[in-house]
Amino acid sequence: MSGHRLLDSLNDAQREAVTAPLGPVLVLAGAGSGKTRVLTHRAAWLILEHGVSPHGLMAVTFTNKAAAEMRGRIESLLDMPADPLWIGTFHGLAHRMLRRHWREAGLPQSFQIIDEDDQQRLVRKIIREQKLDEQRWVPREVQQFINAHKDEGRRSKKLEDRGDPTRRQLIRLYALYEARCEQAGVVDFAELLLRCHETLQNVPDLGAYYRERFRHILVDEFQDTNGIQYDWLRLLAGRTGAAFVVGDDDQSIYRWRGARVENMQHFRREFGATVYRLEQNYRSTQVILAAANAVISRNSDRMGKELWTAAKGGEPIRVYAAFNERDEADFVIERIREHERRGLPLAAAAVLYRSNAQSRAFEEALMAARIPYRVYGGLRFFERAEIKDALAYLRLTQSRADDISFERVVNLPARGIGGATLEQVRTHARDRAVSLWEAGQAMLPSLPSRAAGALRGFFGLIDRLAADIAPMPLEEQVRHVIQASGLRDHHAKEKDHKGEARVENLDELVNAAEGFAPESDDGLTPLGAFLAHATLESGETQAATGADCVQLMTLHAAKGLEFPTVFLVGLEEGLFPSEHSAFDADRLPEERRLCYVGLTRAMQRLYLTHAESRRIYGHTSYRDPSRFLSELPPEALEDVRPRISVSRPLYSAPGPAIVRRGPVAEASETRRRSRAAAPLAGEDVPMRLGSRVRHPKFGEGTILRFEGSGESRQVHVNFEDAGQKWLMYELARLERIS
DNA sequence: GTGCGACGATTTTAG
DNA sequence: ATCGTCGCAC
Repeated sequence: MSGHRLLDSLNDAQREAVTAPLGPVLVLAGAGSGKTRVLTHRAAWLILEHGVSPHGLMAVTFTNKAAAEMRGRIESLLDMPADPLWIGTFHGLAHRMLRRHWREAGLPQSFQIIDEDDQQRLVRKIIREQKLDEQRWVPREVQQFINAHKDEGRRSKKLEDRGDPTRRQLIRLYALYEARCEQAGVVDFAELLLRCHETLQNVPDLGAYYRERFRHILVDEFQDTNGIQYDWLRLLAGRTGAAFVVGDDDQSIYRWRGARVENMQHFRREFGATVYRLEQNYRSTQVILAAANAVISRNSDRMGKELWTAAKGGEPIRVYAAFNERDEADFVIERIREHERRGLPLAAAAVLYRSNAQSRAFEEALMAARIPYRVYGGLRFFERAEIKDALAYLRLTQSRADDISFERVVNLPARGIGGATLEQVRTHARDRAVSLWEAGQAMLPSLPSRAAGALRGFFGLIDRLAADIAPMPLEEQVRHVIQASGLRDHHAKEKDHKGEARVENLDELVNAAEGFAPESDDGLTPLGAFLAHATLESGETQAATGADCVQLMTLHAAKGLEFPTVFLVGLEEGLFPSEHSAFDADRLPEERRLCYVGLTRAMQRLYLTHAESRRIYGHTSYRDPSRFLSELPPEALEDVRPRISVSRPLYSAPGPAIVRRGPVAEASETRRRSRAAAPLAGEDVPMRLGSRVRHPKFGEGTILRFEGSGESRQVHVNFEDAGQKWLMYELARLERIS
């Protein structure tokens, strides 16, 4: 394909972006506007038209799936393999550099990558060693502290406690954690980027080499970058380098994970980037886009962008007010049947929800209706415990200093190495700053003979495994270790069928090893490459199954996907927007973006549902329709199953009211509430979600949620001073003050 | 060293 | 409701 033929399939805006002069470019690409298309065409354009060598081009994505897809599409545009092109995730590319330059990076050659689960174990272990209270120093929170700082490029030694003892302790734990990783030769996800950045910065030749080599860098989903990713990019591209980044500030939904939307603005300013906008949408009907635009326009601080489509009209968006979550599921089932009758594949229908807990009702209903479905999310293959156990054995054969793997399998299957023995080994290791392996070896003579024997058995096992597998091909190595470690038998002996499933998973690991083709030039052994692959690509790409089934997933998981029919369910205050965000002005915009993401997944038909009552976490709660419903343009909506009985308009004020108005004579306007939504049918409640209230003991606060009914009705209040409390509504003597 | 019952938490999640 | 972790008893 010649350079110009390449442009034939692009619209004007896309073509302008693709052919933009060399230099920093920011493409603001709306949902469904051909973002990936622009990115891949830009890569091909650089190669074909500007004669850029694929060797000098790097493309960065967030997921392995996106990376694989991009490579495929670029290759098909070029009509040849693009092997020298570096395409990968931020983490994958940083990993690649660290493998090549482990010496400069100060890492052992056989450094291992730990996932977040391993990381948490390590943090917990350190907290315990420090004899700290795990209630006060929650491992998860400490872990988040560490990651948040790493994500912003801050080492523990750069942090100051500012006289805050809590902070001082956290910094101390961070430092201990760093030391532990160093000693064990392991690197966590954030460390891959941080370490790579530091290495490129501290070894000038290296930085210069890569800057010279990668004169062109393409970045996808730029709104999801965090601080260290941005810095890494800036270091590689140089401050005015030819970085071509694509993103959509309106689809930034990962702030809680460290993403900084501001990076888009920063990039524009700091790099002096030229901005291109892609606003023509090729996915959804005009009606759906009107709804999406209306919702997102409520956010401020947007970079500004409005989707449009050449197609006119479209089916109205159907809104259904369900009694409860079962009714909601039944409604969806009915519509899926209808969808089937139109001859559409089941896979063209998706149920999107805010939180995973909501999938259950749909799963049950779909199962009862014998409609095949698939739930996305949950544990991925390489994250399963039995798989991680097997990998730990494999890692130990490669690196005896890997304490995390040591701890994981030293007594699995049980071989008589108890907590007391291990505690001694840990203490010894800590005092001398050596690995558990080394400490254990040194202590053999001084341990009780039983314990010493058991431990010696473990050492012997690992050494034997290492020697045995050295000459084997990868899949034999994996097979042998699973077998000879006793892991396979251990699970085979379990009585319930869960054990069977675990054995199957272990066998599947052998298959995975068999089908594993390492990417060439990392200087790793096949096993080393496989282990890195297992952590870095936790197995979601292979998850695709052929069966035609309804798709169930969270809104987050749906980003980047599209479906002819979409059910956006659970549109209730406290659920979506989630109660954690509903009253937080800083977090609400992100919920709204999430809603925007959900709406823009739909191509032809969009259904929105909410339930008046819902059983969740074992108790029933009553919630008002989501404020997002009231932000939709009424003319785009159509109420399903309108009722004659009336209480109040559904889409009224921005604030959800629980006040039940007296029965109104008749529904004069288009939409009227079908049933009384209030949890307290027939009673007058002068309180609503968000109301300011005063309590004789707890002082002033805000109502977050109502639950239950009758005498057992409860109210959740966030008090200024006393914090959040659940109170019995009847007894609480709350006084409304706003 | 293993097994069971109490207890608590439970938005979203790629690498 | 449900799942994972923890402590204690065998």
